[in-house]
Amino acid sequence: MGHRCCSKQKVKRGLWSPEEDEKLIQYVTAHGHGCWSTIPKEAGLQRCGKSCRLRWINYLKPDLKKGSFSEEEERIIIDVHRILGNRWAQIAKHLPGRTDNEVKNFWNSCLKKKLIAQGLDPMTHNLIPASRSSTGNNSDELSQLHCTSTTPFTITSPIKSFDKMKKSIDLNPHLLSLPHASTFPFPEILPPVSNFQFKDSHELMSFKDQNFTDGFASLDQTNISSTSLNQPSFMDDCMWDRTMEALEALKQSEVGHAVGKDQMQVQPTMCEMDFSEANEKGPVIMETSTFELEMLDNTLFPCGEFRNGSSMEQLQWDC
DNA sequence: AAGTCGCCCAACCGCGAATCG
DNA sequence: GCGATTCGCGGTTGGGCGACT
Repeated sequence: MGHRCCSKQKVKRGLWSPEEDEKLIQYVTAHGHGCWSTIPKEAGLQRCGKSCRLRWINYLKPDLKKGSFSEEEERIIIDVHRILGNRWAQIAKHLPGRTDNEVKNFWNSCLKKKLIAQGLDPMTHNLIPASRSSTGNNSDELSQLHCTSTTPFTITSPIKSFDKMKKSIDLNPHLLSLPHASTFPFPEILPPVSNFQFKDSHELMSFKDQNFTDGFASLDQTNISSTSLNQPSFMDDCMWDRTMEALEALKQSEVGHAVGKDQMQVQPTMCEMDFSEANEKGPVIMETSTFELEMLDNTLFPCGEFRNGSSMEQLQWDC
């Protein structure tokens, strides 16, 4: 079965010859790629436009970076994948000279296995329960990640209208192998954690522009777990345009006194935080098993690491 | 040396979105 | 507004190649 776009044509398939490459390079260099569907004919190629486009984008474009991925690139891929999931094209935009196909292949052939070897689910970046772990002998690594439980850290909103949705965020406590913010690919954006808001429709929560790093310096790692990311259009539904002081309340109440990287164990299986002071919308109930402050760091800001309020948009729309 | 296996990656496939007429 | 076409993306496939037996 050929491409629909070229099913009527007789087109060559398979690997490109150097001659074909040369033809395509010469044509695109001279004329640009106005309309891919006409390029094969005009360039004298027995290929479909789609194939030409792919060949150009993935292999012939002059600014492509060749060679293996650096550690920095590796970190960026993991970080952005944690936030965006399998949005290879968007991930690739954070790696100049790399293509989505290249990133995807690198992920599937290399990074995926690396994460699995670390006991992490490559899709969710969550810890794989020991029984499911492919290696089965990484208990040391796991303990280093102080992962005492894989129970998702969940926030459910008490807002009445929001109750109906009963949307919850599964938060990933197991991201400690992830790089510190200083190595994060978007150093300009760290968590705007002071203002976030539960919303009563599609939006899960939002953050508003306000730096929060002074008093909550450990809030430098974040995650969207698969559950949240896999919610239909979660990222699209996440709006970042309203304000609320809930996190400020959080800072000042339960954990605010223990900021930093201190390993504060919070044992209760349910902690209830009243955000009403901030927004008069009632308490936020957090069901959890055991979590740590650092995990909290990872989890409360599920749309990534952002320093200013527009950063979510920045990340998402930079992509 | 020959056969098998597993990995990597270029290319293909199919779908949804965007654009065009 | 609608169907056709084109584009762009993510998932999948399969050929090439090195490692291993």
